[in-house]
Amino acid sequence: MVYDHKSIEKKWQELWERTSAFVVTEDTGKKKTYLLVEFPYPSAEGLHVGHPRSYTAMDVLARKRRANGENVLYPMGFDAFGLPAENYAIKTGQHPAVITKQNIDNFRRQLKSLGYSFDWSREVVTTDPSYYRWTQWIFLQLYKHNLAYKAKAVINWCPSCKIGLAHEEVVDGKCERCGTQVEQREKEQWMLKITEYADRLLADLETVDYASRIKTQQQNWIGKSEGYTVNFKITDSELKIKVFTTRLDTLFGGTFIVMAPEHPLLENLVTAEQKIAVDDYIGATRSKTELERKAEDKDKTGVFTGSFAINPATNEAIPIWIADFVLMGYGTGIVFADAHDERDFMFAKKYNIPLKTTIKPIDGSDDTEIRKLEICFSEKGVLYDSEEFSGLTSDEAIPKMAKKFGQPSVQYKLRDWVFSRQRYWGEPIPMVYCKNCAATGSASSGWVPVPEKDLPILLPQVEKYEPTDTGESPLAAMRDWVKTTCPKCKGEAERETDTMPNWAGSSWYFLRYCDPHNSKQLASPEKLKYWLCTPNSPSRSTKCEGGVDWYNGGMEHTTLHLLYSRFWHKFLFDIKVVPTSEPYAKRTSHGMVLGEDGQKMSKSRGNVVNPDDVITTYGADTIRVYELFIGPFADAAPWNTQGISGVRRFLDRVWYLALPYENEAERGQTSDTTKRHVAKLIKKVTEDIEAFRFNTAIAAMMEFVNYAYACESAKTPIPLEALKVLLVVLQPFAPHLTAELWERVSKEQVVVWLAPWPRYKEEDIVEDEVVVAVQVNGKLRGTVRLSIGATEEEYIAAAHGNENVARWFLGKTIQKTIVRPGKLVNFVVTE
RNA sequence: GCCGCGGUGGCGGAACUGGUAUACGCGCAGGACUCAAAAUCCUGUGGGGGCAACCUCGUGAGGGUUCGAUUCCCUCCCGCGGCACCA
Repeated sequence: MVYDHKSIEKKWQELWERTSAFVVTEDTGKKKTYLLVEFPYPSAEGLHVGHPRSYTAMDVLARKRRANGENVLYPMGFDAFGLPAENYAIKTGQHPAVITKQNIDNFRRQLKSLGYSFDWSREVVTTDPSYYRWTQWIFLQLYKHNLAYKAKAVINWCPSCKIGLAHEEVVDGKCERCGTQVEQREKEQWMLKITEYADRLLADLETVDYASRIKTQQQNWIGKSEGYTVNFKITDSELKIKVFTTRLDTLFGGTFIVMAPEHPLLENLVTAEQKIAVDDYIGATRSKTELERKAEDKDKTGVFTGSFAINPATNEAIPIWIADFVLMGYGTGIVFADAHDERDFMFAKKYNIPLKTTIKPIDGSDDTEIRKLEICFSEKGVLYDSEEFSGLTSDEAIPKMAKKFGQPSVQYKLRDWVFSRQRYWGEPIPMVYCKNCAATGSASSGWVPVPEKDLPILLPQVEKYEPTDTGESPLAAMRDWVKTTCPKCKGEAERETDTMPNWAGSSWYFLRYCDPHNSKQLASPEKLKYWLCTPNSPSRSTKCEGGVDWYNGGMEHTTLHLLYSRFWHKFLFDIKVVPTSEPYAKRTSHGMVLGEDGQKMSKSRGNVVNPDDVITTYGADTIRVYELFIGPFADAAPWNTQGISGVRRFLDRVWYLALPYENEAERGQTSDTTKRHVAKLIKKVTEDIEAFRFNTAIAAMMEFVNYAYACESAKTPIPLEALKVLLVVLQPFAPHLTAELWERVSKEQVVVWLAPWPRYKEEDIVEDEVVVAVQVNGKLRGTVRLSIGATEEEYIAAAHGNENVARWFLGKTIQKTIVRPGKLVNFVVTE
């Protein structure tokens, strides 16, 4: 009887569907576990073979934890707002909602064909009005708490997508999505004050269990820097300027000031005779792209303002320059410059600005080249020519100088989140602009939030989805929709026509899974508490005491989705909507599945593998096991067709091994060796699943099957009990195959996915005899068998008894003997 | 430039707190079955030497610590990922 994966998989998938096998409720009698994978964007191409890697891994954990008696929530949904559906709509004239529905149906079919134990009754779709109603509601709360504001800002504009991008969506000066070089445009945008949460987003990384590379990336992105601000007076003026520095110790060497070309104070500082030169320079800077500005690493440009400032340390007048290497968006947009910074040094050399060194190396090494200004010394060291601070080290001097010259200041690289998108297929931003209220001052900005009872603001049906070059959303053309009454003064008002970025819906979807059909709230506090809070932990402490238990997703979302959703969650915690301060207690990332050629899969390379084809040929269980066996979970791995047939061979061997005997009495009895193999199998698979080491868990199962086959050929087949253990531990990986075999051989009422996870005794693993390595001078010269309780003397005697070992003693003296029980004996010999 | 991760057979990769390097899988070679092939099963498989027992070299390179190093330390080379004119 052959292993017919098609009929077996169909049979069990239908049963799971019919019986709602994996639907969960809030059962307080059980330990809860909330496992989460990033929900997919339902593209027209269908599932990528990369998706099953993450989903299967978490499904294995979910099935294992369930077998272990835990109440497991493992939900799935779709993140369906976004550009591809809209672009496809433009091309075909179909409504994005129609396209999205088709794609979701296809994705759902594919996911079900892989046998995942998702609770499908909790499916959420971000484009569903009953869902985005709450996305809009969260926006209103952010607005109420002054965390959403509209401001004119220079933003990154993608001329191809015709959309403004968040800082996080620009990679190497290019659009993250399409790779087109971005332009700088000034535009009114809704912004979210994520910077207000910078410190907590950074500090609370200590309270969560994230893979270290994820933490590091978030830390880098937030980019906290502790330093000081220093005030400089302007000569012949009442004006003062403020600079930020982390190197206050170099203040005595500060011989000029540099300001960002965009700095608003410039108009007060540029002298009449310098005005033309400055205007030229600023004009030239504006025409450069961000990429061009960055590329000028070696060739810094700038212009003198004509004004001078007083260095508070030396009381000397120092020139104020403008240069585009100083960024308006960081610090105060002004720096003081000195000989101990590479950029300042280069800039001063180019424009013949005087420099002065005030720091020498701490180790006292020769500093003539530094003093002669031939090279730049930018490290910390020992101060000189710095009045009472001379002789101090940089670290000693900084706090002392701060008392006299500066105020402590913390700066972040993180910038506020640009939240407006000029496209159709996104959540409408629930705000209206009222001229009347702006004039009367009842809403000074003119922006009035839509009342919560009016949510959701539905996307209107439009004729055309085309984005515009002017940066206006297609919604702006829908005059009937745009025209509305002001909720405040009931006068004429206009709706906001920009929509939210696709990161909005995914920032909180895991909360909705807890209570997906709630029409009164985003989710009920009781349900959120059940699924998010670790039992028995004090609630509402500042430390994270819960969240999703384990969240797996792509590395590419570390500075986007992960940071955004932590921000929203912390806000929702502050307004007492959610019970934990962090959304995810644990976060891991999977490695990419590459094409057979080791390259990223892409249509243009022609190396794309379609999961449907693999399922048809080899079966869902085979692709599940293969994707986890392919290599360490966190590493990228190339697809390999021969590797997949190896996995299929393994499952075939399980199939033939576990088919029922005509006469079950012919099976063997449990030997100590079998007992040991079974115990080792349970231990290895149990531990490896929890550590996401699936490749070695599968290897252990293969070894067990090889052992079972060896027993068969020796005419002592392993007993049914051992076989059943194999089926239970293999169940999370190959749920269909094991369900079928279990039904045929187990003689039990309970189905395999409800069978309890097996336990083992540590003593069953220990062998009576151990093989001990015998080394001479650290080199292996033989092995001996010893009983487990052997004394040290017996170890040495046995080692001496080995013929090959004895040969190495001829003409030598044993200086030392090292015995490691159960491991080895090592003789140290000399001539 | 800075930060992080990694470099092990022909290939994907194993190796616990330093203790028999190369588990498991792929590939390859030989054998069984077959008219033959495929599938399946069995055996072998790091390099060099030897009829063999064994010997020797071997985890990117070089050095160090240790009875013993893929594992710890130093220097360097290469690859991957992130950040990057951040004052």
